[in-house]
Amino acid sequence: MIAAAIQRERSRAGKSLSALAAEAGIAKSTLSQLEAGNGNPSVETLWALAAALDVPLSLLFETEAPATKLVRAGEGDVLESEQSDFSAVLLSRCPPNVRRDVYRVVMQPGEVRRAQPHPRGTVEHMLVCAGQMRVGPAGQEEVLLAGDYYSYPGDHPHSYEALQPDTLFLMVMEAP
Amino acid sequence: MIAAAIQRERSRAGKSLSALAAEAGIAKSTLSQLEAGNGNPSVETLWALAAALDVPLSLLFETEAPATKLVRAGEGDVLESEQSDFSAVLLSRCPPNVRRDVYRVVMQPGEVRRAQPHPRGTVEHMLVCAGQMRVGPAGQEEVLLAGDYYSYPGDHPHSYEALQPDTLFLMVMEAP
DNA sequence: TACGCTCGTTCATCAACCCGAACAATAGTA
DNA sequence: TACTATTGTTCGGGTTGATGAACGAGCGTA
Repeated sequence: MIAAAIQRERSRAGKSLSALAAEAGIAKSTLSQLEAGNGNPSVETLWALAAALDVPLSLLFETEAPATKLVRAGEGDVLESEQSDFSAVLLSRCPPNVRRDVYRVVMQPGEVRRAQPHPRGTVEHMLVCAGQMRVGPAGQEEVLLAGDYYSYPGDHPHSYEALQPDTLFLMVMEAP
Repeated sequence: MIAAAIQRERSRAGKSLSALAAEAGIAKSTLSQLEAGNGNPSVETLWALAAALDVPLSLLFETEAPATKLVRAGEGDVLESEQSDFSAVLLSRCPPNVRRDVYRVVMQPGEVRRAQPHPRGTVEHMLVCAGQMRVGPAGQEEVLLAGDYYSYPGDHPHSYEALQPDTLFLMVMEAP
């Protein structure tokens, strides 16, 4: 569990095992064994790693089942409205001080598109307009039909895959 | 630093060193040395401690000089007012989803009243109306005169002591 | 006073973490 | 091909954390 956390943070930082070990001032053999899951590191070692990775120490303990949110078509809290023929569902409140870029994407079935992790704190919002797709962070992919909404952290490895021709979806990339 | 955190949490839990070591399944000698600041514990040891203390592991890394706030009579930001003979000082903004119980207390000099720690997240607000008192978390007691305001975490050991007869104060107990 | 219990500390012994060096694998370059 | 520079792995050995027993101190009771 802690092994996975170290690997995760190291790969996100884009550093090699040797480089990280050097920066942290620990032997690369130590780091190798830690990432292999063998061993029970001391606090000092973890401190050095966290410092070199520039992350809070507590992050190395998080199992981090990343926070995803799935709202199926027709689900979700409907916002009240004065007008009768108007219906809105709040999918995600916008946190302050974030930038949200919107993309309109058409995708064809075929190969699975794997995305490199984006910078820390990035969140992706997917809203399928037409077709069908499979998307999500590694191990938490979901099959979305038209109208479904799915948001997940973009700073983890994730993948897109269209399951029907001309699958159309909206992607909102949220950056801190 | 980590030594202080362990001691802090242990005293909060009201457990003895021996008892905690037994519950955590570690030797009490180990715990003794850790609290003495000697040594560099392994993750496994800390995990056992955190589990026995029933706190998240990350809490054992926080320096946590508990957040206290002292506003002397006449100090503090005065809120603007339309009316001339009106003055208000914002002592503490109310966080959302908390309950604030208000107590009016009269106290006589004499013995020091030591309070058992309240549940985690509790905050106490003291506002002296008349008299003089000494109050605060252990090691951070302050002498308050009439009009002084002092807030501090209530989930740590703390004490009250009146320094003048008929000391009157307002206490707001804030619970999450 | 003597006994029993719990408190927290100190001391040798064992296990383990951490280290450094040597190792195979891969990639880029002359 | 050979040389060089990376990658991450595996292997002894020294340092250190974790252990359990023994210790003195404090408290309540017979």
